[in-house]
Amino acid sequence: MMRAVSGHPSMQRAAPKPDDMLCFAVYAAAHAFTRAYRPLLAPHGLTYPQYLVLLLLWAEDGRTVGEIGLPLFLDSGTLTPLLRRLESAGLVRRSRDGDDERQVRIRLTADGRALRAKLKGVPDAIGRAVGLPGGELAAVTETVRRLGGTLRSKGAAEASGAPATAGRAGPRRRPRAGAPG
Amino acid sequence: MMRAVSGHPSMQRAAPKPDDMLCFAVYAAAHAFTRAYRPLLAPHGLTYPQYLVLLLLWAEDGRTVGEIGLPLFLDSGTLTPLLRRLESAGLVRRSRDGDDERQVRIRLTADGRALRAKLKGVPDAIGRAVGLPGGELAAVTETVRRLGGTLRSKGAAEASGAPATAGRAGPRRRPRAGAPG
DNA sequence: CCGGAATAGATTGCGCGCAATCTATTTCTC
DNA sequence: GAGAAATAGATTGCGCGCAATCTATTCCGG
Repeated sequence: MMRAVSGHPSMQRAAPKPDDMLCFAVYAAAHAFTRAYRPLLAPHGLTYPQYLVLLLLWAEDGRTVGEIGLPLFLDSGTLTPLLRRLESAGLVRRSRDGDDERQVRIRLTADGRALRAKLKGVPDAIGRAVGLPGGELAAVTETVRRLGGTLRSKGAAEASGAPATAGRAGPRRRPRAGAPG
Repeated sequence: MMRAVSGHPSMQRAAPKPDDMLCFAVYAAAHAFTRAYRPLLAPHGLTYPQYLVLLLLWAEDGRTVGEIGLPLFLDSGTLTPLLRRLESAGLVRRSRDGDDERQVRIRLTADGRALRAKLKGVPDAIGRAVGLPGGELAAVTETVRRLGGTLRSKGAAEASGAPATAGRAGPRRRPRAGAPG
Protein backbone atom coordinates (compact mmCIF):
# COMPACT_ATOMS: atom_id res chain seq x y z
CA MET A 1 0.00 0.00 0.00
CA MET A 2 2.90 2.28 0.57
CA ARG A 3 3.08 4.77 -2.18
CA ALA A 4 6.62 5.97 -2.51
CA VAL A 5 6.46 9.70 -2.98
CA SER A 6 8.94 12.51 -2.71
CA GLY A 7 11.60 12.53 -0.07
CA HIS A 8 11.44 8.88 0.78
CA PRO A 9 14.82 7.12 0.95
CA SER A 10 13.68 4.42 -1.49
CA MET A 11 12.40 7.07 -3.84
CA GLN A 12 13.35 6.36 -7.40
CA ARG A 13 14.02 9.16 -9.78
CA ALA A 14 10.60 9.92 -11.17
CA ALA A 15 10.39 7.95 -14.39
CA PRO A 16 8.67 9.89 -17.15
CA LYS A 17 5.09 9.03 -17.94
CA PRO A 18 4.37 7.81 -21.46
CA ASP A 19 2.13 10.78 -22.18
CA ASP A 20 5.03 13.18 -21.65
CA MET A 21 7.42 11.28 -23.85
CA LEU A 22 8.27 12.15 -27.44
CA CYS A 23 8.77 8.51 -28.33
CA PHE A 24 5.28 7.67 -27.15
CA ALA A 25 3.73 10.60 -28.97
CA VAL A 26 5.36 9.36 -32.16
CA TYR A 27 4.39 5.77 -31.43
CA ALA A 28 0.76 6.71 -30.79
CA ALA A 29 0.61 9.06 -33.79
CA ALA A 30 1.93 6.33 -36.07
CA HIS A 31 -0.85 4.01 -34.95
CA ALA A 32 -3.38 6.79 -35.35
CA PHE A 33 -2.21 7.28 -38.92
CA THR A 34 -2.53 3.65 -39.90
CA ARG A 35 -5.92 3.64 -38.25
CA ALA A 36 -6.91 6.71 -40.26
CA TYR A 37 -5.78 5.04 -43.48
CA ARG A 38 -7.58 1.80 -42.76
CA PRO A 39 -11.13 2.80 -43.81
CA LEU A 40 -9.68 4.32 -46.97
CA LEU A 41 -7.48 1.38 -47.94
CA ALA A 42 -9.21 -1.69 -46.55
CA PRO A 43 -12.12 -1.49 -49.06
CA HIS A 44 -9.45 -2.01 -51.73
CA GLY A 45 -7.83 -4.84 -49.79
CA LEU A 46 -4.76 -2.78 -48.93
CA THR A 47 -2.83 -2.05 -45.77
CA TYR A 48 -0.82 1.09 -45.15
CA PRO A 49 2.61 -0.49 -45.79
CA GLN A 50 1.26 -2.00 -49.00
CA TYR A 51 0.04 1.47 -50.00
CA LEU A 52 3.53 2.86 -49.43
CA VAL A 53 4.97 0.21 -51.73
CA LEU A 54 2.42 1.04 -54.41
CA LEU A 55 3.24 4.75 -54.13
CA LEU A 56 6.85 3.92 -54.95
CA LEU A 57 5.88 1.69 -57.86
CA TRP A 58 3.49 4.26 -59.27
CA ALA A 59 6.36 6.74 -59.29
CA GLU A 60 8.79 4.22 -60.80
CA ASP A 61 7.76 0.75 -61.85
CA GLY A 62 10.02 -2.27 -62.07
CA ARG A 63 11.98 -1.69 -58.88
CA THR A 64 13.87 -4.45 -57.17
CA VAL A 65 12.97 -5.54 -53.66
CA GLY A 66 15.98 -3.68 -52.37
CA GLU A 67 15.01 -0.50 -54.19
CA ILE A 68 11.67 -0.65 -52.45
CA GLY A 69 13.08 -1.46 -49.05
CA LEU A 70 15.72 1.25 -49.00
CA PRO A 71 13.46 4.33 -49.00
CA LEU A 72 10.97 2.62 -46.68
CA PHE A 73 13.59 1.29 -44.25
CA LEU A 74 12.20 -2.22 -44.63
CA ASP A 75 14.09 -5.44 -45.25
CA SER A 76 13.24 -8.59 -47.16
CA GLY A 77 11.87 -10.23 -44.05
CA THR A 78 9.04 -7.73 -44.18
CA LEU A 79 8.84 -7.12 -47.90
CA THR A 80 8.94 -10.65 -49.27
CA PRO A 81 5.64 -11.74 -47.71
CA LEU A 82 4.09 -8.31 -48.30
CA LEU A 83 4.97 -8.42 -52.00
CA ARG A 84 3.76 -11.97 -52.21
CA ARG A 85 0.39 -10.80 -50.93
CA LEU A 86 0.32 -7.96 -53.46
CA GLU A 87 1.11 -10.53 -56.13
CA SER A 88 -1.62 -12.94 -55.10
CA ALA A 89 -3.99 -9.95 -55.04
CA GLY A 90 -3.08 -9.46 -58.69
CA LEU A 91 -1.52 -6.03 -58.25
CA VAL A 92 2.12 -6.82 -59.05
CA ARG A 93 4.24 -9.49 -60.67
CA ARG A 94 7.54 -10.69 -59.26
CA SER A 95 10.28 -12.01 -61.49
CA ARG A 96 14.00 -12.56 -61.24
CA ASP A 97 16.08 -10.02 -63.10
CA GLY A 98 17.66 -11.49 -66.23
CA ASP A 99 20.94 -9.66 -65.82
CA ASP A 100 21.30 -10.47 -62.14
CA GLU A 101 19.39 -13.51 -61.03
CA ARG A 102 19.77 -12.53 -57.39
CA GLN A 103 17.47 -9.60 -57.81
CA VAL A 104 13.71 -9.74 -57.99
CA ARG A 105 11.94 -7.03 -59.94
CA ILE A 106 8.46 -5.92 -58.98
CA ARG A 107 6.22 -4.78 -61.80
CA LEU A 108 2.70 -3.41 -61.57
CA THR A 109 -0.08 -5.25 -63.34
CA ALA A 110 -2.86 -3.39 -65.11
CA ASP A 111 -4.93 -3.75 -61.95
CA GLY A 112 -2.09 -2.35 -59.91
CA ARG A 113 -1.85 0.69 -62.15
CA ALA A 114 -5.61 1.13 -62.18
CA LEU A 115 -5.68 1.23 -58.42
CA ARG A 116 -3.85 4.52 -58.55
CA ALA A 117 -6.89 6.31 -59.90
CA LYS A 118 -9.19 4.67 -57.38
CA LEU A 119 -7.01 5.88 -54.52
CA LYS A 120 -6.36 9.38 -55.81
CA GLY A 121 -8.56 10.88 -53.10
CA VAL A 122 -6.66 9.30 -50.24
CA PRO A 123 -3.99 11.97 -49.70
CA ASP A 124 -6.60 14.70 -49.46
CA ALA A 125 -8.71 12.67 -47.06
CA ILE A 126 -5.70 12.20 -44.81
CA GLY A 127 -4.83 15.84 -45.22
CA ARG A 128 -8.23 16.84 -43.91
CA ALA A 129 -7.85 14.44 -40.99
CA VAL A 130 -4.48 15.98 -40.13
CA GLY A 131 -5.94 19.44 -40.43
CA LEU A 132 -2.71 21.40 -40.57
CA PRO A 133 -2.14 24.41 -42.81
CA GLY A 134 0.36 23.77 -45.59
CA GLY A 135 3.29 25.60 -44.09
CA GLU A 136 2.95 24.04 -40.70
CA LEU A 137 2.49 20.62 -42.29
CA ALA A 138 5.79 20.93 -44.12
CA ALA A 139 7.53 22.14 -40.98
CA VAL A 140 6.32 19.27 -38.83
CA THR A 141 7.14 16.77 -41.56
CA GLU A 142 10.67 18.08 -41.80
CA THR A 143 11.13 18.05 -38.02
CA VAL A 144 9.91 14.48 -37.64
CA ARG A 145 11.88 13.30 -40.65
CA ARG A 146 15.03 14.80 -39.19
CA LEU A 147 14.25 13.13 -35.87
CA GLY A 148 14.03 9.74 -37.55
CA GLY A 149 17.28 10.37 -39.35
CA THR A 150 19.04 11.30 -36.15
CA LEU A 151 17.84 8.19 -34.38
CA ARG A 152 18.85 6.03 -37.30
CA SER A 153 22.32 7.54 -37.57
CA LYS A 154 23.24 7.33 -33.91
CA GLY A 155 21.41 4.61 -32.08
CA ALA A 156 20.79 4.80 -28.38
CA ALA A 157 23.61 2.37 -27.70
CA GLU A 158 26.21 4.71 -29.12
CA ALA A 159 24.53 7.73 -27.66
CA SER A 160 24.61 6.23 -24.17
CA GLY A 161 28.18 7.17 -23.53
CA ALA A 162 30.65 6.67 -26.34
CA PRO A 163 31.06 9.39 -28.96
CA ALA A 164 29.74 7.73 -32.06
CA THR A 165 32.08 8.73 -34.86
CA ALA A 166 33.59 12.15 -34.81
CA GLY A 167 30.31 12.88 -33.15
CA ARG A 168 29.03 16.33 -32.69
CA ALA A 169 28.10 15.22 -29.19
CA GLY A 170 28.91 18.49 -27.56
CA PRO A 171 28.88 19.16 -23.83
CA ARG A 172 25.60 18.48 -22.08
CA ARG A 173 24.48 21.45 -20.14
CA ARG A 174 22.02 19.50 -18.03
CA PRO A 175 21.74 15.71 -17.81
CA ARG A 176 18.08 15.87 -17.03
CA ALA A 177 16.02 18.13 -19.21
CA GLY A 178 12.86 16.67 -20.68
CA ALA A 179 11.17 13.37 -21.23
CA PRO A 180 12.33 12.21 -24.61
CA GLY A 181 11.75 8.49 -24.30
CA MET B 1 9.89 24.60 -57.89
CA MET B 2 8.34 22.87 -60.80
CA ARG B 3 4.98 21.32 -60.38
CA ALA B 4 4.41 18.52 -62.85
CA VAL B 5 0.67 18.45 -63.05
CA SER B 6 -2.07 18.17 -65.65
CA GLY B 7 -1.78 18.56 -69.36
CA HIS B 8 -0.99 15.12 -70.64
CA PRO B 9 -4.02 12.86 -71.14
CA SER B 10 -2.51 9.83 -69.38
CA MET B 11 -0.96 12.01 -66.70
CA GLN B 12 -2.03 10.99 -63.28
CA ARG B 13 -2.07 13.58 -60.60
CA ALA B 14 1.37 13.24 -59.07
CA ALA B 15 0.94 11.03 -56.07
CA PRO B 16 3.11 12.14 -53.17
CA LYS B 17 6.28 10.21 -52.50
CA PRO B 18 6.58 8.58 -49.09
CA ASP B 19 9.58 10.70 -48.15
CA ASP B 20 7.51 13.88 -48.46
CA MET B 21 4.65 12.59 -46.39
CA LEU B 22 4.04 13.38 -42.74
CA CYS B 23 2.50 9.98 -42.12
CA PHE B 24 5.61 8.26 -43.41
CA ALA B 25 7.94 10.47 -41.40
CA VAL B 26 5.97 9.51 -38.28
CA TYR B 27 5.86 5.86 -39.29
CA ALA B 28 9.62 5.76 -39.90
CA ALA B 29 10.42 7.72 -36.73
CA ALA B 30 8.33 5.32 -34.66
CA HIS B 31 10.32 2.39 -35.99
CA ALA B 32 13.55 4.27 -35.40
CA PHE B 33 12.53 4.81 -31.78
CA THR B 34 11.77 1.17 -31.08
CA ARG B 35 15.03 0.31 -32.78
CA ALA B 36 16.84 2.80 -30.55
CA TYR B 37 15.23 1.29 -27.46
CA ARG B 38 16.03 -2.27 -28.45
CA PRO B 39 19.69 -2.44 -27.36
CA LEU B 40 18.71 -0.81 -24.06
CA LEU B 41 15.74 -3.05 -23.31
CA ALA B 42 16.51 -6.39 -24.95
CA PRO B 43 19.30 -7.23 -22.46
CA HIS B 44 16.57 -7.16 -19.81
CA GLY B 45 14.24 -9.23 -21.93
CA LEU B 46 11.90 -6.32 -22.60
CA THR B 47 10.30 -4.81 -25.67
CA TYR B 48 9.31 -1.18 -26.03
CA PRO B 49 5.58 -1.73 -25.47
CA GLN B 50 6.38 -3.81 -22.41
CA TYR B 51 8.54 -0.94 -21.16
CA LEU B 52 5.63 1.45 -21.59
CA VAL B 53 3.44 -0.84 -19.48
CA LEU B 54 6.09 -0.99 -16.77
CA LEU B 55 6.38 2.80 -16.76
CA LEU B 56 2.69 3.00 -15.96
CA LEU B 57 2.92 0.38 -13.25
CA TRP B 58 5.94 2.01 -11.67
CA ALA B 59 3.93 5.21 -11.43
CA GLU B 60 0.85 3.41 -10.10
CA ASP B 61 0.80 -0.28 -9.33
CA GLY B 62 -2.25 -2.51 -9.31
CA ARG B 63 -3.92 -1.13 -12.42
CA THR B 64 -6.52 -3.08 -14.32
CA VAL B 65 -5.92 -4.12 -17.90
CA GLY B 66 -8.23 -1.35 -19.03
CA GLU B 67 -6.38 1.24 -16.97
CA ILE B 68 -3.21 0.25 -18.75
CA GLY B 69 -4.75 0.15 -22.19
CA LEU B 70 -6.49 3.52 -22.00
CA PRO B 71 -3.41 5.78 -21.79
CA LEU B 72 -1.50 3.60 -24.26
CA PHE B 73 -4.38 3.29 -26.75
CA LEU B 74 -4.09 -0.49 -26.65
CA ASP B 75 -6.85 -3.06 -26.27
CA SER B 76 -6.99 -6.44 -24.61
CA GLY B 77 -6.12 -8.17 -27.85
CA THR B 78 -2.68 -6.63 -27.57
CA LEU B 79 -2.36 -6.40 -23.81
CA THR B 80 -3.53 -9.84 -22.71
CA PRO B 81 -0.66 -11.71 -24.38
CA LEU B 82 1.82 -8.95 -23.55
CA LEU B 83 0.90 -9.08 -19.87
CA ARG B 84 1.02 -12.83 -19.95
CA ARG B 85 4.59 -12.61 -21.16
CA LEU B 86 5.46 -10.12 -18.43
CA GLU B 87 3.92 -12.54 -15.95
CA SER B 88 5.84 -15.55 -17.20
CA ALA B 89 8.98 -13.40 -17.06
CA GLY B 90 8.20 -12.95 -13.36
CA LEU B 91 7.74 -9.18 -13.52
CA VAL B 92 4.00 -8.92 -12.74
CA ARG B 93 1.18 -10.96 -11.29
CA ARG B 94 -2.32 -11.04 -12.77
CA SER B 95 -5.36 -11.66 -10.64
CA ARG B 96 -9.09 -11.06 -10.88
CA ASP B 97 -10.35 -8.17 -8.80
CA GLY B 98 -12.34 -9.34 -5.79
CA ASP B 99 -14.93 -6.56 -6.02
CA ASP B 100 -15.46 -6.96 -9.75
CA GLU B 101 -14.53 -10.35 -11.10
CA ARG B 102 -14.55 -9.03 -14.66
CA GLN B 103 -11.47 -6.94 -14.04
CA VAL B 104 -7.92 -8.22 -13.90
CA ARG B 105 -5.46 -6.32 -11.76
CA ILE B 106 -1.80 -6.20 -12.68
CA ARG B 107 0.66 -6.00 -9.82
CA LEU B 108 4.43 -5.71 -9.97
CA THR B 109 6.52 -8.41 -8.38
CA ALA B 110 9.71 -7.59 -6.50
CA ASP B 111 11.61 -8.30 -9.70
CA GLY B 112 9.33 -5.97 -11.60
CA ARG B 113 9.97 -3.18 -9.13
CA ALA B 114 13.70 -3.87 -9.10
CA LEU B 115 13.85 -3.49 -12.86
CA ARG B 116 13.06 0.17 -12.46
CA ALA B 117 16.48 0.88 -11.00
CA LYS B 118 18.22 -1.15 -13.66
CA LEU B 119 16.54 0.88 -16.39
CA LYS B 120 16.91 4.29 -14.82
CA GLY B 121 19.47 5.31 -17.42
CA VAL B 122 17.23 4.59 -20.38
CA PRO B 123 15.46 7.96 -20.68
CA ASP B 124 18.73 9.84 -20.74
CA ALA B 125 20.21 7.48 -23.30
CA ILE B 126 17.22 8.05 -25.54
CA GLY B 127 17.42 11.75 -24.86
CA ARG B 128 20.99 11.81 -26.13
CA ALA B 129 19.97 9.84 -29.21
CA VAL B 130 17.21 12.35 -29.93
CA GLY B 131 19.60 15.21 -29.40
CA LEU B 132 17.07 17.99 -29.07
CA PRO B 133 17.38 20.86 -26.59
CA GLY B 134 14.77 20.76 -23.85
CA GLY B 135 12.51 23.47 -25.17
CA GLU B 136 12.42 22.15 -28.69
CA LEU B 137 11.87 18.65 -27.36
CA ALA B 138 8.78 19.75 -25.47
CA ALA B 139 7.48 21.65 -28.49
CA VAL B 140 7.84 18.72 -30.87
CA THR B 141 6.31 16.36 -28.33
CA GLU B 142 3.30 18.62 -27.95
CA THR B 143 2.89 19.01 -31.70
CA VAL B 144 3.04 15.29 -32.38
CA ARG B 145 0.78 14.50 -29.44
CA ARG B 146 -1.78 16.95 -30.75
CA LEU B 147 -1.48 15.40 -34.19
CA GLY B 148 -2.27 11.98 -32.78
CA GLY B 149 -5.22 13.38 -30.88
CA THR B 150 -6.60 15.03 -33.99
CA LEU B 151 -6.34 11.84 -36.01
CA ARG B 152 -7.96 9.84 -33.25
CA SER B 153 -10.85 12.27 -32.81
CA LYS B 154 -11.76 12.62 -36.47
CA GLY B 155 -10.74 9.63 -38.51
CA ALA B 156 -10.07 9.93 -42.20
CA ALA B 157 -13.45 8.39 -42.99
CA GLU B 158 -15.31 11.26 -41.40
CA ALA B 159 -12.85 13.82 -42.72
CA SER B 160 -13.35 12.62 -46.27
CA GLY B 161 -16.83 14.00 -46.49
CA ALA B 162 -18.90 10.95 -45.67
CA PRO B 163 -21.33 11.08 -42.78
CA ALA B 164 -19.62 9.89 -39.65
CA THR B 165 -22.20 7.32 -38.66
CA ALA B 166 -22.97 4.42 -40.92
CA GLY B 167 -22.66 4.63 -44.65
CA ARG B 168 -19.76 2.87 -46.27
CA ALA B 169 -18.02 4.24 -49.32
CA GLY B 170 -19.36 7.75 -49.21
CA PRO B 171 -18.92 10.32 -51.96
CA ARG B 172 -15.52 11.73 -52.64
CA ARG B 173 -14.82 15.41 -52.51
CA ARG B 174 -12.66 17.70 -54.52
CA PRO B 175 -8.91 17.21 -54.59
CA ARG B 176 -6.49 19.58 -53.04
CA ALA B 177 -2.74 20.00 -52.75
CA GLY B 178 -0.20 18.95 -50.19
CA ALA B 179 1.45 15.73 -49.05
CA PRO B 180 0.09 14.95 -45.64
CA GLY B 181 -0.24 11.19 -45.95
C1' DC C 1 39.58 -20.46 -64.44
C1' DC C 2 38.77 -21.68 -59.27
C1' DG C 3 37.34 -20.86 -54.66
C1' DG C 4 36.10 -17.66 -51.16
C1' DA C 5 33.77 -13.29 -50.13
C1' DA C 6 30.01 -10.36 -51.04
C1' DT C 7 25.31 -9.57 -52.33
C1' DA C 8 20.02 -10.21 -52.94
C1' DG C 9 16.17 -12.45 -51.39
C1' DA C 10 13.78 -16.08 -48.95
C1' DT C 11 12.76 -18.38 -44.64
C1' DT C 12 11.90 -18.90 -39.67
C1' DG C 13 10.48 -17.31 -35.29
C1' DC C 14 8.59 -14.03 -32.19
C1' DG C 15 6.10 -9.92 -30.56
C1' DC C 16 3.13 -6.54 -31.39
C1' DG C 17 -1.57 -4.07 -33.17
C1' DC C 18 -6.12 -4.64 -34.13
C1' DA C 19 -10.64 -6.32 -35.95
C1' DA C 20 -13.97 -9.68 -34.82
C1' DT C 21 -15.86 -12.78 -31.81
C1' DC C 22 -16.63 -15.10 -27.45
C1' DT C 23 -17.30 -15.73 -22.31
C1' DA C 24 -18.08 -14.30 -17.84
C1' DT C 25 -19.51 -10.91 -14.83
C1' DT C 26 -21.98 -6.84 -13.39
C1' DT C 27 -25.71 -3.44 -13.92
C1' DC C 28 -29.81 -1.73 -15.53
C1' DT C 29 -34.88 -2.01 -16.44
C1' DC C 30 -39.23 -3.55 -15.79
C1' DG D 1 -35.85 -10.62 -8.80
C1' DA D 2 -35.68 -12.15 -13.84
C1' DG D 3 -34.08 -11.00 -18.19
C1' DA D 4 -31.72 -7.70 -21.15
C1' DA D 5 -27.99 -4.70 -21.85
C1' DA D 6 -23.50 -3.20 -20.76
C1' DT D 7 -18.82 -4.08 -19.44
C1' DA D 8 -14.01 -6.39 -18.91
C1' DG D 9 -10.99 -9.57 -20.67
C1' DA D 10 -9.78 -13.54 -23.41
C1' DT D 11 -9.42 -15.70 -27.91
C1' DT D 12 -8.67 -16.07 -32.91
C1' DG D 13 -6.78 -14.65 -37.17
C1' DC D 14 -3.96 -11.83 -40.02
C1' DG D 15 -0.34 -8.52 -41.36
C1' DC D 16 3.48 -6.24 -40.29
C1' DG D 17 8.66 -5.40 -38.37
C1' DC D 18 12.87 -7.34 -37.52
C1' DA D 19 16.66 -10.43 -35.91
C1' DA D 20 18.84 -14.54 -37.34
C1' DT D 21 19.73 -17.82 -40.62
C1' DC D 22 19.80 -19.96 -45.14
C1' DT D 23 20.26 -20.34 -50.35
C1' DA D 24 21.51 -18.89 -54.76
C1' DT D 25 23.96 -15.88 -57.63
C1' DT D 26 27.67 -12.71 -58.67
C1' DC D 27 32.06 -10.66 -57.83
C1' DC D 28 36.90 -10.82 -57.00
C1' DG D 29 41.80 -12.27 -56.00
C1' DG D 30 45.04 -15.40 -57.35
